[in-house]
Amino acid sequence: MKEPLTIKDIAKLANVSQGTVSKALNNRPDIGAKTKKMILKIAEENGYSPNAFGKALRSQNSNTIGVIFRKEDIPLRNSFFSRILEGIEGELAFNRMNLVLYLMPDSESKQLPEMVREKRVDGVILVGTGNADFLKRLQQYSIPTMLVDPRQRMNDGPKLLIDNKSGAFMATEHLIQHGHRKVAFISGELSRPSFAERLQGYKNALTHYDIDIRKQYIRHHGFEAGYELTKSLLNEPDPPTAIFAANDINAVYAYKAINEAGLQVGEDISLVGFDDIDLGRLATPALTTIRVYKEELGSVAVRQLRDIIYEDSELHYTTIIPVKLIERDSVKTIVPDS
Amino acid sequence: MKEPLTIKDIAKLANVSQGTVSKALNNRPDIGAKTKKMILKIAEENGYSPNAFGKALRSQNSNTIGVIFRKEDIPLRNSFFSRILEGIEGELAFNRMNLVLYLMPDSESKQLPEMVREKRVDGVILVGTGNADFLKRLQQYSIPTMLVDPRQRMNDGPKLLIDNKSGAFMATEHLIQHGHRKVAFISGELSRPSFAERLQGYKNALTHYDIDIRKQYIRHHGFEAGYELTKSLLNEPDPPTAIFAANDINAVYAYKAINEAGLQVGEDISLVGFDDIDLGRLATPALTTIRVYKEELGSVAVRQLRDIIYEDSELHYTTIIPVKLIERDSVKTIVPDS
DNA sequence: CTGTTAGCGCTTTCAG
DNA sequence: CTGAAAGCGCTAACAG
Repeated sequence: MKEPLTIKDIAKLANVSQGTVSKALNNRPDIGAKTKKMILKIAEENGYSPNAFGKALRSQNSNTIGVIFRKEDIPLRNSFFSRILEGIEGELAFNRMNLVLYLMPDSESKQLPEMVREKRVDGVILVGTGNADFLKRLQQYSIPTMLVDPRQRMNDGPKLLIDNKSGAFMATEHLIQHGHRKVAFISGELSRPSFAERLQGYKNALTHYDIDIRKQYIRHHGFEAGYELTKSLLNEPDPPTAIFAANDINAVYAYKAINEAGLQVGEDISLVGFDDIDLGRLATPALTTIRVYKEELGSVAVRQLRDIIYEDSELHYTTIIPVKLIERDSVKTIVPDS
Repeated sequence: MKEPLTIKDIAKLANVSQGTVSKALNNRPDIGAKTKKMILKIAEENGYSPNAFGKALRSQNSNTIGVIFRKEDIPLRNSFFSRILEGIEGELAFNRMNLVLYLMPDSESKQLPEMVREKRVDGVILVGTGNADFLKRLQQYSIPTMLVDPRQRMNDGPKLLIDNKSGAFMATEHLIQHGHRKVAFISGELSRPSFAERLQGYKNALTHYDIDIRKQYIRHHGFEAGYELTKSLLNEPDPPTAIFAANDINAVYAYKAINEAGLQVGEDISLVGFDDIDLGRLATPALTTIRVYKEELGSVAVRQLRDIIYEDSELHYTTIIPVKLIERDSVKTIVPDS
């Protein structure tokens, strides 16, 4: 391997000083057009790329951002998170920035991640995480931080939220408009604010349409407990005719429980999900759901973080990303029997 | 924000020289036990972390590795790839190393990724990729590289392969042992060597059991074309009683086609997949499949790459990771009618 | 407009 | 065993 060229080598080849080369490469105004052209040509011809660390050390920014998920969410097996990551990656690549990925265990939230302490990254995006202490520590360190769908609503700092309430309202309303009065709700743990908000949207819809909220129709537990939750729902004395599952993964587990009970989704029981992950589209019948714009969540996070880092934007927005009802085949119109 | 401390600050606090602090922090032998202890204590108390870029610039390694997928594979929506990434992340985190993620478009394979040219990473792991030119260019640049399930078999350089032939043999054999003689094969594009090898394993099994290979039972197309492929198989004059799908995603699409034809998987038609992604476990009935140890693939890749980078291991292994048959509910025993 | 110089934070000789 | 000094590759301030 030919050792990679440094700015010094280019300077020598171009018969100018190092400083001049730097100016040419960085598009500084104080350099002659001809000199610049000549230098750029030589750099190009020799396949020169500046050393990232030299640059970062001097300029105090790394052109890199850190993306942190909770390890406990097993985010890479959950296409909801993976697709947010996809959006983040795309936007960073577009801006020729680097992405350092870290799946942080909850046990580490007593200290800052190494990439932050070592100053490897210019900012961080936290997805689905947000222990209050941890956030405070980041803020004290004053590293630009962007929260995406955080587990904790109370904090300053810029963040991106999903319009959970409206989405859940739409989902529930959709079922009601198809004649359902006995609509159940299943979700993961309500400690995750997104689920709590979806429950609220569900209740709002029932109330809005003058339907009683029945406690026994509301079940929440693990992230993937949809199977058991649905089974117990079906064993109710007066079982629901429809279920709103506050996340698609749970909805897909509901399919399994429903099928095993000898019933058919979209026929004997209607189902609406939330998130719109591929799993739902693939299911038979395809799942009606509330679409969350996951890639968008990622790319918007990057854009806002960039503003904060490089444009010194001081405003700490809270941005709410809208959702959309996607009608597929898991909802049937019925005539309410009451 | 209190400006982060540098090694200089620690030196001042400890009343020693910078060099001595460095030695203490890096566990060098040529330093007194007491001095070392004292320095470490002071560093600890003040929450000192060395600046990664200063360190990298001087020591010429970044403690970071780059992970590259093909953007065209949409790897983050495919749990097969995502889980390899999960394995890579886990092993890197264990070694306190950093992971830079890059989804490279095929169009970029004419040049080296920026993170490589800029010397941001000590090595790279390429997953599911491997344009020959691109690999050659990496080799010329002599950056340590590890290939995982590459699209190109012919190259030197260390690599990790999946035991596709054995797996496909086992899958097909499993169907044959359950009485099936009319076993079809569906897969994605055969240009991906993994699929070609799985086809080979399928053929080997048929031959081994003295069953004729029927051309019309072998279908391959897009990565997710399982729906159409299965539909056309079912319309054959003499349709198969079983299908071996060379990837689970296609198997799940097959479910959809089979259901729509009014047939039942595991009853009217048996199905075995390959990869073992969550989708298959969730399907009803649960999919019998060949498990690929995806996290393992990732962690082994990191371990071998680390050996090459830091231990100067010169040997370029080709490692073949075994697979395993996972029996679930999509295969039924039948009495062959021939 | 160009060159010189200092220094970002760190490790590593080399004297002492 | 410790300290002084050089230098990794780069940018920026300042002369000229």
